[in-house]
Amino acid sequence: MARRSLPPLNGLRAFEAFGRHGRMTLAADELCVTHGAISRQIRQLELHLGVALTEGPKSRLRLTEAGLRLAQGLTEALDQIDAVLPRQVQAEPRTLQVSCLPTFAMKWLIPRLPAFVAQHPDTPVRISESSGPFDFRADGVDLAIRMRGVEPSPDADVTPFLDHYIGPVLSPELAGGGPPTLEALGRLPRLHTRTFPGSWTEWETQAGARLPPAPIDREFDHYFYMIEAAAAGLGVAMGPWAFVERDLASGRLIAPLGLIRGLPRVCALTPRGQASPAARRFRDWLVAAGAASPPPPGAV
Amino acid sequence: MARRSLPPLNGLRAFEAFGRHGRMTLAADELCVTHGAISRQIRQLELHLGVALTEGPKSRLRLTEAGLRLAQGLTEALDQIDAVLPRQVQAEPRTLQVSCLPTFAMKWLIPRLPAFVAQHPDTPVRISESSGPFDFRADGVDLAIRMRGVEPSPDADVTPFLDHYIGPVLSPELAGGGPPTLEALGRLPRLHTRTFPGSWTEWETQAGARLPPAPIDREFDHYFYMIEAAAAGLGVAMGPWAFVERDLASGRLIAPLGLIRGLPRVCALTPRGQASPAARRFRDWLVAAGAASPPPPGAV
DNA sequence: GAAGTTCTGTGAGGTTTGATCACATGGCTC
DNA sequence: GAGCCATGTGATCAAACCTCACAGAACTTC
Repeated sequence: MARRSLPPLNGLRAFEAFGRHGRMTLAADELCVTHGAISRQIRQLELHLGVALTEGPKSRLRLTEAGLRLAQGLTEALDQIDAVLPRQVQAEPRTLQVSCLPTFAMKWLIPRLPAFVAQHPDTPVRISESSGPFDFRADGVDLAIRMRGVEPSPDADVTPFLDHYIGPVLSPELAGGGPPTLEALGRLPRLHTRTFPGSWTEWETQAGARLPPAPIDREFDHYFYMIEAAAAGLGVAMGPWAFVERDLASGRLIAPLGLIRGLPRVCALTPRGQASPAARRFRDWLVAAGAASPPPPGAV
Repeated sequence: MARRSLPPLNGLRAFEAFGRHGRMTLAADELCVTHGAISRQIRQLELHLGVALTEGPKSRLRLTEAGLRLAQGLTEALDQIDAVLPRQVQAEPRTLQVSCLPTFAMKWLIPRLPAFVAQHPDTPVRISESSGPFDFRADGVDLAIRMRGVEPSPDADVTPFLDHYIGPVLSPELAGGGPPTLEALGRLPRLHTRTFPGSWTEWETQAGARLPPAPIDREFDHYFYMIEAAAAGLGVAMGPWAFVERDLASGRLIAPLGLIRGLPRVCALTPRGQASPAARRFRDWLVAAGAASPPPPGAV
C-alpha cells in the first residue's frame, strides 16, 4: 500500500528546517512559529518514527546519524517540491532579483536583509538560492552573490564585499582533551561539500600546511549539513567564518587552529556596465554591511 | 527566505494521490479519509496556488497540464521522502515480502489483496513497489511480480499468471468524431513510459501494424501518469488492459482498435527451487486471481 | 425520458492538530 | 551561584481537517 504511512508532513517540514539551522529557535523563525511548536513537532515525529533524530544536551542539540540522513533527504525532496510548484505569477518585473549561495543566504544575507528593506522600502527584493552558474538575462537575475578569486569576469562587474576566513572546525567532544595540533586533526574524518570541493586544498595552500590523507572523507550537498555534521562530532569541516560564527561563539564548534583569510572573497556580480539602479543600491549596501561584519578574532 | 511559502503539505499529499489514481474517491481510500476531505484539500490547494489543477466535468475529472506536471514532481518527491525515512524495524522476518511493479500494484494487486488476506489470515504480506532489477537475498524479497517474455530465468522460477492485453487508448474528446483508423491515431501525439519503452513497438509487431513516426512523443515516469495524460487528451497511450479496465468501462478512455494479447505476461518470480511455503501460497493465489480476471471483451 | 449509477461539491457540526504563552529545566560562562 | 541561552512542557485557545448527509452533474440503462 504505497505510501499510506508517511509521517505527519508538517513534522517533516519542521524537522527539515531544524536540520538546516541546527537550532529550533531559528527553524521556528523561518516557519514563523514559536520554538515550542517546532519542539513538539519534532518530538511527535521522533515518536512516530521510533528513532531518535536529535541528541545531546538541550542547550546544544545535534542531529543523530539517522537525523542527518533524514534531514538531507528532506531538503532535497522539499527543494524538488518547490521547483515543480506552478508559479502563479512571476514576481513583478521591477523586483530586484538576487541570486545567492544557499548557505550564505541563510546564515548571512537573510538575517541582515531587514536592514536593507528598512533603508529602501521602495525596492522589493527577491532572493533565489543557487550555487551554480547563471545567466543575468535568461534567469532574470539583477545581482548575484558568489565566491570569486581575483580573476576578472568577461561579462560581469565583480565587487568583493566580504573577506572569507576559513579554518578547520570541529565539535569540542571530537577534539577531546588532546593538543589541537595539525597532526591530531589530520587523523580525524574530514568533511567536504559538493559545492566547494577545494576548500581543504585552499586552506592548506593559504596556511602553508600539509595534511596527510584523511582516514575517512565524507561529502555533503550543502554547507549547512556539513556544519551540522561537524557539530554532531562526525569529523572536521573547513568552516567559513560567516557560516560558523554563531557556532563558535556558542561553543558548539571550535576552531583550534584559528581562521585565516582565504583567497576567494564573497562578491556581488552585476551585468557588466548595466547594473540597474536598484542593483547598485543593493551592491553598495552589501559593501557597507560587509565592512560592518566583524572579522574573526585573532584572524590573520 | 528559502521555502517559507510552500503550500499546505497535506493538500499536496492529497493531490498527489489524486494524480496517481485519477479519481478522488480512490485517493480518499488510499489516505483513509472520505472523498469530501480530498475534494476540499485540492480546492484549497488550487486556491493557494491560483492555478487550476483539475478540469472537466465533475464526474469525469482530469488533470490540467499544470496539474500533471505538479503531480509527477510530487510523486517523485514523496517517493524520495519515503526512501530516506528511517525504518524503525524491518517487517517481521516471517512477513511475505512481495516486490511489485508500482502501477500493477495500484491498479490490480492491491484491490485484490484483501481476498488473499481473508483466505490466509496468518500470512502477513508486505508489498514493496519497484520496477527495476532486484535480488531475492539482498532485498529480502520472497516473490516478485514482473513482466516477462518466454525466456527462462537463470535463478528464478517464473510463473505467468495474467495475460497482458494491450492496445492504443485515448480520450473520446481527442478521438473526436473521426473514423478510428490506424492512420488517424498515427497523427496524434504518442505517449510512452520510461519503464516499458518498447510497448508501442511490441504492439506494432503483435498487431502486424506499422505506424508513422509520431508528431510528438512524450515520456512519463509511471504508467499511471501516462494514463492520466491520455485521459486529459494529451495523446495516445499504449494501455495494458489491467491498467485501463476501469477507464474503458467508464468511458474516460476508449480503445478504438481494440486490445490484443501481448507477448510478455505478468509473472510471479520466486527463487529457483526455494520458494517459501508462503510464497507458494501467494503464487497459487495469483494464478487463481489471474484466471478469474476477465479478459477484455473481444480481445484477440 | 425516467430511474439508476457514479462521481464530486458543499453546509453543518464535531474532533484533532497545532500554536501560543508563560514558566520550568538543564547546561554553560563568568 | 547569578545570568544567559536554548529547549521542554502544561494549560488554553484557535484553526485546520474530517465526517455525515445531501445535492448536483454527467452518463447509462431500461
